Amino acid sequence: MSDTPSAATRAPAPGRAAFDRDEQRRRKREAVLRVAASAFNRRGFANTSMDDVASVLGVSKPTLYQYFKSKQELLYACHQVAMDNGEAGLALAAAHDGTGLEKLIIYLRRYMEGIFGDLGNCPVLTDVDSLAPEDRANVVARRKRISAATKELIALGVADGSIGPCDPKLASLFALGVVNWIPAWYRDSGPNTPEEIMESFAALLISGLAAPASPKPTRKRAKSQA
Amino acid sequence: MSDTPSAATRAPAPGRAAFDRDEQRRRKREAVLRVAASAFNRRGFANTSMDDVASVLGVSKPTLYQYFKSKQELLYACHQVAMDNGEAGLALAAAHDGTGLEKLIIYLRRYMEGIFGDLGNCPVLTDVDSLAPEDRANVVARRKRISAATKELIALGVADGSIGPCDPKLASLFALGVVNWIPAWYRDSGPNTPEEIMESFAALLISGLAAPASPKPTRKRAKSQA
DNA sequence: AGCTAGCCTGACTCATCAGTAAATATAACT
DNA sequence: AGTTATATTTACTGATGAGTCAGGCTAGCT
Repeated sequence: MSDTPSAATRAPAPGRAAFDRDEQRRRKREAVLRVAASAFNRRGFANTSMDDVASVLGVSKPTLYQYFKSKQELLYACHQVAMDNGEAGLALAAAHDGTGLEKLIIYLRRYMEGIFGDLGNCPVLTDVDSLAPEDRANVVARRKRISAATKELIALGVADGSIGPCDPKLASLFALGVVNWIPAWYRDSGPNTPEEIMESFAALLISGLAAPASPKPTRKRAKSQA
Repeated sequence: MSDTPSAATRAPAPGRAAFDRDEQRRRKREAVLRVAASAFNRRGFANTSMDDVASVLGVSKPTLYQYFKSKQELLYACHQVAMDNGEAGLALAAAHDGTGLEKLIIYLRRYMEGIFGDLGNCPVLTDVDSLAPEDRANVVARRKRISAATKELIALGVADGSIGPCDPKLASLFALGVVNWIPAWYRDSGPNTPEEIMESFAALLISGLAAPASPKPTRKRAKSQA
């Protein structure tokens, strides 16, 4: 990694150099997180050793500890990214002026985008038990809030008539299940793009599987629209 | 060795004793599996030691090895139970004479029942990587078949008009996601019964979240499509 | 009683990692 | 050049946990 910084590190202020260093450090930290998250996702947290992560990055294990103080902190960072995505979606939904159903879909789309992103796809999500106790409490509380907000969004939709009568709690678990399970099967190399998946899932969430109208429509017209 | 040919033809006593022993053994094996599955589900496979399982049962670790040759075999058994449930559901669906949508719901209900049962709720499902290589191949292949059958069921429904136009592959992942995520949040002590959950989820799968007809619910009559 | 066979246990072995210490390389600035 | 701060490595430690072994207990048979 002979990163030639000759471009910007000429005569200028020592401040610049310090900035570059910080920037480098930030990038490296993110690289570690990205690789670790990916490995955790594929093989599971417990099945991934720090040596594994290090070897993918082409460095030695102690280097990782330069950027994360422990393996658990790495896991915690994964959780934070996922929760950030959830909260970002909620913020987007709150900002949108529309029905509860619209808000819900906006939220879930944003959340899914996060999941499809390199960093966000954490089946590690399930692995709350591997966190340090204090981190776990933190994560559980934050996820509870996100989950409650999802429920509220649905309750709102039921109230404004955009969502049919249902138990908002169960409906939120339904919706989040669909989304949270994505990392369990999605592969970059798969046949469907994230956009296709988000589109299909949003449609299925909204309208379900049942055919729109007639019970036995023999005439099958090619509907080229979703 | 010592295959007593007199077992069944002689006095009743020896046969009975042997039977009782086998029966005992079977029950104990099942108890081990149940406890292990429960522990794996709550704390994760890797976070559960054989000593943990043993102590819950009030026996010592080597005893477990009397019934399962390794921890991985225990995990494999969990997977098998889950897959048995899936296949049982598929068989039920195949036996039912109705639309593709009906078959799909019958299948998923049965599958969910398995998940709610003591033994079947395996978030361990995700942990394919902790299996022995040969077991893993087996599990992956079998799950692929189940997954393909689910897709076929949906394709059938699309063909017979009971299911709206959609990509059967994505729709199956959608449906299985909802179901497979259940173990991640369901607790016996929770407010909802398995029946309520199955009912709600089946309804949501079929009709989605959107309110049935008009934005202002007047009367749900024939829906005209634009 | 005495023998046999299966079941169970305490006390090990051995491998795998998370995390650390000390030494070495690299860059940044004077 | 020398000096300092940072980055990275090799080589360890210590803990945890899967799986084993040799002996002991108990139930059933003769």
